Amino acid sequence: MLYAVFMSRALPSSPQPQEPLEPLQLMQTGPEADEPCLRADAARNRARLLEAAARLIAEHGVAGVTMEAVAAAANVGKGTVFRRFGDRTGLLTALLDHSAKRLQADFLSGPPPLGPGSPPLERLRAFGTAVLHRTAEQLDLQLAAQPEPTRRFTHPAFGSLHMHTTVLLRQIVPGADCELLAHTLLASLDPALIHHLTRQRGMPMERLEAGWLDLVARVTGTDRPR
Amino acid sequence: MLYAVFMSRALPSSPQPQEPLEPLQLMQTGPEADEPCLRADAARNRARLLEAAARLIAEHGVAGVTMEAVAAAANVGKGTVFRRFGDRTGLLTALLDHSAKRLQADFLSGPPPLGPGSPPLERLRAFGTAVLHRTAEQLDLQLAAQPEPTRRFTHPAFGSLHMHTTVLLRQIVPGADCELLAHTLLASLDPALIHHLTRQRGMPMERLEAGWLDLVARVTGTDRPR
DNA sequence: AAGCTAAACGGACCTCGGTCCGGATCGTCC
DNA sequence: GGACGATCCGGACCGAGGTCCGTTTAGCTT
Repeated sequence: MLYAVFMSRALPSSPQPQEPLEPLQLMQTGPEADEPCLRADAARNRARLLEAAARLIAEHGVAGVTMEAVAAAANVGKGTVFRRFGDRTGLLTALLDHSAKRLQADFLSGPPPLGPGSPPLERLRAFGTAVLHRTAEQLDLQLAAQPEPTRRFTHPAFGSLHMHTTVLLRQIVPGADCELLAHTLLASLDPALIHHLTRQRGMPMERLEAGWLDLVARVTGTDRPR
Repeated sequence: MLYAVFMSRALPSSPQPQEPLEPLQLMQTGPEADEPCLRADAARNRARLLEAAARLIAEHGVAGVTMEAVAAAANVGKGTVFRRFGDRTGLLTALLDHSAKRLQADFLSGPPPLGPGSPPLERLRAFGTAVLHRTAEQLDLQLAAQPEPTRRFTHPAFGSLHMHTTVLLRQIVPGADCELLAHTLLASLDPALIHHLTRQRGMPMERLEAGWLDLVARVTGTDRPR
């Protein structure tokens, strides 16, 4: 199978100075508006690269995904890989993009309890378990795709999760510092943490799920679901 | 000034396979038991290296701390740096070691409200603010010293913080999954997060502090301090 | 004091991420 | 269809982390 051979906005963003950012803007979620207008050859190469990367992962694991190897496997110059994806993180992220977009669509406009229609508290509960499972499925890739600490939270995909969590929280505990609380909640779903707990400490996923529900209950001051 | 020219256990640990770990054992906190028995020349070089690294940081910032540069500045071979500290993370961690040990001593046996003598809830509150401030002070170094995601939570220094948090939590909310809750609490003190919130989003430290107190209150189901 | 061994040393070497720029291509406009 | 400019391509190049192994040395033993 080959992952996302389309989508993802991650181009060689400029160095991004360390000035305070304005409040997060909502992510564009439209399935279009992506692939702005790549030249034909560029688009073809992009597809080849993603396919090659996916193949390499399947064969040698994430560690085998070397920028040079990917370039070679796609019959493309190394420079091309960087031009297209910016850096290794960008490439790996692009691989996750399909699933990320799907999750986003699910909680923004999918069926309850994840999507609108359920009360916020239930949506929040469902959100956590959904993220938890998605992360567990793609653990290796998620781990490898994690950017350096300085950029972890500026990543658009993260921004989307944070925004959603904040909005839900505001409906449940209007008086609280929901932006901060959202960070706390999301931190407990961090791929690195999940990796540690499940693979290094041997915790079963059920315990993590229960932990999430418990955490939500405590933080929102509500009862745990039966 | 030059940081810790002694202490720190970080040697070229073997690759550490991905098998589940047994429950965290308590950290040794004795000021001795460190520096197991380094040969004279090794000890001398170690000190030189740490001093050189500290100087480089002062002059060119953390980014200027290149393994080769440190080696050169200390009049030592590059191999020696790696032999002593394992990798860059190890070197940077050694630089933080002094302050880490001090914090640890403070909450293990220092005066209240951090140390024993205060009720657990107050100790937990104080613990968070202490960590928060220490991290904020050494942000750049802390950030650079952060190991790759796979090792973030196996690091002894982290283990110590986690253990302490867990123990306090158990006294406050005996019924809960304190091990998991501790992870959540600690995650909200993560250097990367603090960096993001303060430097990229411009939040004042007071807000983070308030956030910690609020979080502790919610998680433990107690009231916020006046 | 001489000898011996485990430990430490040093720097050549390798890999991999990332950059750069001369040259090839696409797509468009006359 | 020809020509022009923006975009893209490719691979040589660089820097930094990390490894390796032949050589040196501290410190104990006899």
